[in-house]
Amino acid sequence: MYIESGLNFVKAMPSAVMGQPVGLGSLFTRLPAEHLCAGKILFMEGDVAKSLFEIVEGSLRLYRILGDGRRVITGFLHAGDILGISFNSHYVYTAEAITPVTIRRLSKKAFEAELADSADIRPLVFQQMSDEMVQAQDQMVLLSTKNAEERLCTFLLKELQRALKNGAVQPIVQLPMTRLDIADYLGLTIETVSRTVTKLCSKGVTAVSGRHSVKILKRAMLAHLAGDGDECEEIQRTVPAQAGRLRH
Amino acid sequence: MYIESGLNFVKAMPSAVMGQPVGLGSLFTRLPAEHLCAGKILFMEGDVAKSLFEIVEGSLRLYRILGDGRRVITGFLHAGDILGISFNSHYVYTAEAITPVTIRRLSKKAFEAELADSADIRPLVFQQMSDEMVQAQDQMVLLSTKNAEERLCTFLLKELQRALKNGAVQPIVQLPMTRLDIADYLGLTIETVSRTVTKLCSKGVTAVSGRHSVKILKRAMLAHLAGDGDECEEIQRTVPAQAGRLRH
DNA sequence: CGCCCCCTTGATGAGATTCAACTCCAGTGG
DNA sequence: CCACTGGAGTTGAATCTCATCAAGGGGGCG
Repeated sequence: MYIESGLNFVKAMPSAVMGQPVGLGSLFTRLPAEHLCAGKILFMEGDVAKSLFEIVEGSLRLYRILGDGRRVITGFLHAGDILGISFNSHYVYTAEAITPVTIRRLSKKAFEAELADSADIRPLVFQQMSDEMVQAQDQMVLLSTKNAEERLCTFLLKELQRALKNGAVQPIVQLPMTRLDIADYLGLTIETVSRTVTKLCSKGVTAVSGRHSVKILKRAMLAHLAGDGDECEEIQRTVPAQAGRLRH
Repeated sequence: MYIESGLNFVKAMPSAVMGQPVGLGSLFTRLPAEHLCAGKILFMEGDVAKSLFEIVEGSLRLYRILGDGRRVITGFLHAGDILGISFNSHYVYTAEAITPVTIRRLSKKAFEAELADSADIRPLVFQQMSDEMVQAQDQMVLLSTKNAEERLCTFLLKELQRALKNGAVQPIVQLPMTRLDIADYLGLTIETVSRTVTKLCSKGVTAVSGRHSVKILKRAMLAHLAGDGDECEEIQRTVPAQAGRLRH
């Protein structure tokens, strides 16, 4: 039941039906906006962590580069998300603009002062971090057990849920990132992503229009192919122990 | 550079050379010990999260069960680790004893009261959560890019570092969990784990004695096979952008 | 218009899973 | 004391999914 998409963030306005943000986004309201061009790096893995950011507009990818040059994308961020909450001295991943991006920047010092002073925001921060952890575990489940089709369907479904939550009426998903980004996020190759998209379209589950837009034609089918089943609950509560086995 | 092993915990005594715990473990010092037999479940995914736990003795596995019965182990916990810090109302994974386990239990209510009252422990909690997040991302990297040998070597190396940190003099790793546990943790099958262990032994990198003990004969070789390279840094700082591609 | 990058599609191969048989060991009970 | 049993682990052979290598399409932007 975790319908947020991407890692390392929560919505800035968890319950703001309209108007003022009521969540962590409130920390940023008075701050000036900054702009980044597509492809620009906001911060790099290893940099001293001096700031937190609210994404006002646009999308970013978060990734780590391995010694041999492989890249792992740990999440995508979109408008309303908050980025950089951490109590490590250095960033552990790189944040890079996918599209032109508008952000607001809050110094870590100011954030920590706020955290010490204002008891109100602490629960929000804890909640944010807990949510990120749940996201991370969902991604671990995806990476350790799901096949290519399940991975892509899970991804599309999550993006669809985000779109609908943000007020979309059409079941259309915008994918600002490239196929390579998706591949590096899902632990696949670009070719496999491409083939799997093609397969979903030929099954009538989805239809692409242009490179960065996918229409979901059969949502129930997509959810089924995503493989989460009921994700536990009833069945498991009656048969707790053994488990394990059963293919990967 | 993250030498802790397992997810969802930090050492209870990060800098306690001897004697009193100085970290989050201090929250538990006055609490009575409880015991669990091997195989007993401490709490289940979906249960209302009422408590936090300190592991005094023994080992646990944390896992989620998927709709189709597949199991994903998200981490192992050992003596000194702390478990259950979350701000979700329900546990998102199951915790089960691998060996006989001794724990101390702190009610979530008491914990949150402490958190509100005592400014001293808040940084420790934030740090714990940040560390867990780093662990989770390391695991994502492992699952999305590493092959069977790299996964197993990474796992053994981490366990070795934990053993040495805890005062072990011999380079011997105790593995209380079964091969199936390891497989479900590394996203492999039990057969692949078994074959890979055999291969490492025949290479002279390791030697097994019994089912639950592995001696590391060539640590440098093990680290090399773990595949983390230098895990970024120098090279990456000079060639930031493009990346991607380069096998999985 | 033409170039470049992104994406798609095809052919092939490697690594992991699957299925199956067998070994080893611990615990049980005769 | 030893045979029996069942769970855990190992090993082998066949299969399959996805990565890799290679070539070709197509859209956007100069």
